[in-house]
Amino acid sequence: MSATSQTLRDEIENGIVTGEFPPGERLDEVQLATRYGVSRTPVREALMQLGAIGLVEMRPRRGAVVAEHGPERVFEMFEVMAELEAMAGGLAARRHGDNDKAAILAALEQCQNAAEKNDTDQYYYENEIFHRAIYTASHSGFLEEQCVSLHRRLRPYRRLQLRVRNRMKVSLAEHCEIVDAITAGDAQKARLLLRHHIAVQGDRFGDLLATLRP
Amino acid sequence: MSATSQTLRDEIENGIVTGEFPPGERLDEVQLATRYGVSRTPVREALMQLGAIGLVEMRPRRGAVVAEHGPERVFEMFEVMAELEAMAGGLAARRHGDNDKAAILAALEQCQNAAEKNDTDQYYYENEIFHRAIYTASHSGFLEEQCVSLHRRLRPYRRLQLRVRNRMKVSLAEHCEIVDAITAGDAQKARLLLRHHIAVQGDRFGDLLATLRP
DNA sequence: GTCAACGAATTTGTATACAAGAACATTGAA
DNA sequence: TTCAATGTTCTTGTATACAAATTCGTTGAC
Repeated sequence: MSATSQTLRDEIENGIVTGEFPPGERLDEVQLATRYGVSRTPVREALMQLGAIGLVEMRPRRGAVVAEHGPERVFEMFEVMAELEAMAGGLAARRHGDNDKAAILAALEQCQNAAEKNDTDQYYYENEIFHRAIYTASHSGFLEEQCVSLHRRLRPYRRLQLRVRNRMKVSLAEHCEIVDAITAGDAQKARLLLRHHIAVQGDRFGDLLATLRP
Repeated sequence: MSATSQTLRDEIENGIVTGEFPPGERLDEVQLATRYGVSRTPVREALMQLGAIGLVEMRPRRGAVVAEHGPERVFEMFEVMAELEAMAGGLAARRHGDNDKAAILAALEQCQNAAEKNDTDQYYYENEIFHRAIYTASHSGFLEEQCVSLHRRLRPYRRLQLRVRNRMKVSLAEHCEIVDAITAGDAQKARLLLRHHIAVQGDRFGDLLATLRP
């Protein structure tokens, strides 16, 4: 694995999570190779890695396609994400230090700024930083890795989520409550709030389905 | 990815989780290639995949080594595993059908048989089947995948766990309680029991440390 | 007109060749 | 004796070549 292979992996992964390569799209080896100006070998190695983490589906002798999950599967992924986030929040409530608290509060403030400007893209970006700050505050490196990884994997399915009416305001209000619970050291409350914050339920299930049926 | 590459990936992964390739061991490409009678290309592809899921560490230009985690990291992995198992158990309590229940009871019985024969290896094997039955009963395909994957990853660190005094009997007793909670539909209780069943705590933390310091 | 079968062309999987960087040993000086 | 420098060797990373399989198009029969 050299810089090329690693870079390629990131490039393709980025293309997937940003929607440039939508779910179901075929990833042609020679096409990618010419596009990035390399041979097929590093492209294949990059695809193998993405296949191992579930971002692309490798069909033997039939090429790679961007992983395409059905609604139930995506729902299940959000379920697990909610649980991992809840765990991170609970640990953060008990373990966070001054630096962690400062990072979380700063991220919350940036979320507030974006919400006031009604800038959905900016909020989306700051939201990610906010959640990562909580992962870090959990002081569990492995949990942080798992959360970041799953978060990335869910990005293609969450991109449109925030565009639904009032979602940004509701999300921000929930963020405030979560921060209160964490800084107060209330692990149980932080868990419940985060699980609810992430979980796909009620109306949002319909929203999710809508994003999956283009 | 052909049969060779896929097989190779499984072979090496198996070698890692069975301890044939212990943590920290260098995985030489040509050595593996000659051993399995193939060229370096499929070996590299297999290693890439194992690197992507964290079983081996890929150091650029310096080869691959079996991932070697420090005690804290392993502890964190068990923490996450406990949470995922708890989640699976909770879902299983609410969602299990007749087939699921039968599979869990059958697995429990096999655990009992192994325990009566004092057969640690057999118990280790049946224990895995028991836990997988719970994953399946959660009726969340994604959660099941995550649990199986993390379970495999922890195998090298759990192999010796069951050998400590009385661990098998305690484990079996916990299994019985867990089954009671699941079949009774008591999700909350199943969660608590499973979290405790998996979590590394008290004396077992010392046991874990012991297995990590050879 | 539809479907099946056969053949060409594209594409994947593996091996090999080559280039570049890292590990290692040998030699020399302090 | 120890340490540093340099050259050799070994290993990794990438490209290319070739083999095998799948896909697609064409042709033919019903």
